[in-house]
Amino acid sequence: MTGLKKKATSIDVARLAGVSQSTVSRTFSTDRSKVAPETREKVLAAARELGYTPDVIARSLSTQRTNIVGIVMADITSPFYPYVLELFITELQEAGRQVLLFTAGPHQEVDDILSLVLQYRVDALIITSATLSSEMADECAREGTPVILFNRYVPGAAASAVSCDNAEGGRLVANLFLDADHVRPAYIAGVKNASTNIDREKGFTDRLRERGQRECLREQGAYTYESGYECARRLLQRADPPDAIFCANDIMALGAIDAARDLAVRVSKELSIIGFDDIPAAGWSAYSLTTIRQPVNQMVAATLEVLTEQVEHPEAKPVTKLAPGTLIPRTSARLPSYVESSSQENRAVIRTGNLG
Amino acid sequence: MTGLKKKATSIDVARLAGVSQSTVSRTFSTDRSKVAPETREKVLAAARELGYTPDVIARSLSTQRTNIVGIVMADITSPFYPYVLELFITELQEAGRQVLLFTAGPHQEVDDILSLVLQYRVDALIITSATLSSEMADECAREGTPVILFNRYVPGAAASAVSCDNAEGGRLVANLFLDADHVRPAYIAGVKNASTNIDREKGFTDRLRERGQRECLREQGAYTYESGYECARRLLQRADPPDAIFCANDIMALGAIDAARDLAVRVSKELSIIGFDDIPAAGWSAYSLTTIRQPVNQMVAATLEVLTEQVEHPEAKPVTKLAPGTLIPRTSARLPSYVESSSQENRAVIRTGNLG
DNA sequence: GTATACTTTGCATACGTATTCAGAATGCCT
DNA sequence: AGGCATTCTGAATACGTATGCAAAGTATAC
Repeated sequence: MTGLKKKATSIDVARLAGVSQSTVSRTFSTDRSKVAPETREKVLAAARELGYTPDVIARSLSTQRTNIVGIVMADITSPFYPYVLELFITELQEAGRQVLLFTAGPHQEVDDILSLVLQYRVDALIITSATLSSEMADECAREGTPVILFNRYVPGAAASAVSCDNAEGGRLVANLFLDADHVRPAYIAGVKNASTNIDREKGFTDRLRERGQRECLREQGAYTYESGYECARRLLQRADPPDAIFCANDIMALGAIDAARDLAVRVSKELSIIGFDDIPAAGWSAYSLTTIRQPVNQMVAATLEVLTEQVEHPEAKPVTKLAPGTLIPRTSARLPSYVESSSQENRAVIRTGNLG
Repeated sequence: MTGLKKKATSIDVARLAGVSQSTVSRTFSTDRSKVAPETREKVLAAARELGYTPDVIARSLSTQRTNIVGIVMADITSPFYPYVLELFITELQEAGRQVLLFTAGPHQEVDDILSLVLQYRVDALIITSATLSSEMADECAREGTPVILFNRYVPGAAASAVSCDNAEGGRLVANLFLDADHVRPAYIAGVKNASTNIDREKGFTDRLRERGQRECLREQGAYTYESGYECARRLLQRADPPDAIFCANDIMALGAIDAARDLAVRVSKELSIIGFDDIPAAGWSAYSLTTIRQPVNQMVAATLEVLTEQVEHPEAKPVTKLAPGTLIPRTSARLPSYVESSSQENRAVIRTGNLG
């Protein structure tokens, strides 16, 4: 009820408690070892009376640490990312860090955003679904701001990266298609330069070729429902339509399923569709999409581990981690018989190494 | 390529340019009127050479304005909110403000988060989908931090609010159902205390009663797909199932459609379903959900107007604004014949007034 | 009783910028 | 030439906290 305009400062508290400002500061510091219990009580009482709260801005200026992590996210609305974002925020908040969120619109390169972010002296930077020039990554490294790419990587850059093993996921899908005797596979691609898309496609087509499948249809999508729908429609209206489609993400796969339905192509019987991500809608009864689940929890946890490590040891070398995807068998694809039996919990084990 | 460890400060720039620190500061201030063009050039050149960027933290400490807006969001993953969030971020970023994002988990009340937010001295606070005690709102008001509730309101509190006209939306749906000769309406409710849910239900059932419909079935949902599915299943398995269901939001409506399909109830022929929000999935061909669209763009724009106003004039009284929803007719509901014809652009006109 | 170590506190200063005030320089008018 | 207004710059200080250093006080050991 001390409802006055100005916020109380540590000096006000000091005066009321009859101690020095330093003592007040120490009382609210994390290493509270250096203040006598009784003094501590006096200070806390005074603080309570004045409604005092340490000013984070001033603290940041003094300590050169903001406890703020920047997150740059390009397509928040793509159904996979809200989950990632919520996880990040929840975990970071729990660890006493806050999140400054930036978005890189289609007309706005990440590099432009970056200078903005750096002005805020964030302790670290997480970049998801947006490319970053390696010069900028180096720039961050020079300024001492650790950068962690989430599901992206920039080959030569001085940035850590945590990613799903997209190439392995692609190979897995290729194996599943061939083992279940599909003869005419197709790939609906995501955004062109996205490393997720490149890796998933490469894993998929490489494995197909390794196993003697000479041809693979392809349509260029854009990670959206509409693009998935259109690409699938084009594929299915060919004289020689595919009998299996691997979509670079779930949302395009949902579009593909709807396209098939609208063209009276029976999904699973005549056409197998497999997606990537395992977004909630994949499990809805209208779709029942077979997909490769990204181990979001592990990926986020790994990202935060790397983050903590890099913040505490700014000199440390960049690190990369890969987490394996898991097949979630549903009904949108005909699967080889061995899938049912091998329902062992496919524990995600994070692999550390080089993504290049 | 002046790649050294420490960031350059205004003092470094001043020294190199042969001017005082004040001049450097003024060069980078927004009211740049007070520095001679040639001096300005010298300073900018020096700054460029050193890679200098003003330190936002220090600036904030000095000006007592952070240019940061806090956003508290409880369920980022609920499909409607990522769009809201992206819009907010994009627009705020464009206006030179940054967004500090907080989430209020189920075990964490907004009030707890709030003290955290306030420590960061955000210029303003936007709260979506989370309730806030009126004491806390008053606390913010006292500290001079404007609070704007998005699609929520707290009756007696000192906080502004921008919301969709949820009650009117409910009334609209009631009219549509009755005008198309439905005789057994039902409501699937959202989260219990959410003002969106309360208003939509009240508008809906009040209007039904006004027009002589004495009974309305009801199931308690939770704004999730699963709850929509389960509630619809319970309704449809009754001896006296409804012939029209109004779902408090789209995601539950999608669940309801899938439940109907799984029970071989033909949506639109035997059962009309209307949702609220108009999320992208509502337009997918698997659902084609008739729904009330929230005018997100206008709501966000209105919120930012209020925000700017309140930041510039901290003494101003709290304001509330209401934006009308628009019917998006698709195929999940039998509609009265007048709907087709009246396809005039239903321009959203924001109403200012009292929500209480 | 003195020497030593340890705990607790206060003083002074640093963090990087914005801003007030006063002084210097310039131009204009009579 | 002198008076006055105008434009530009620099010195000094404020913003609120953290922390190194030294001093004061307390406990321990001999």
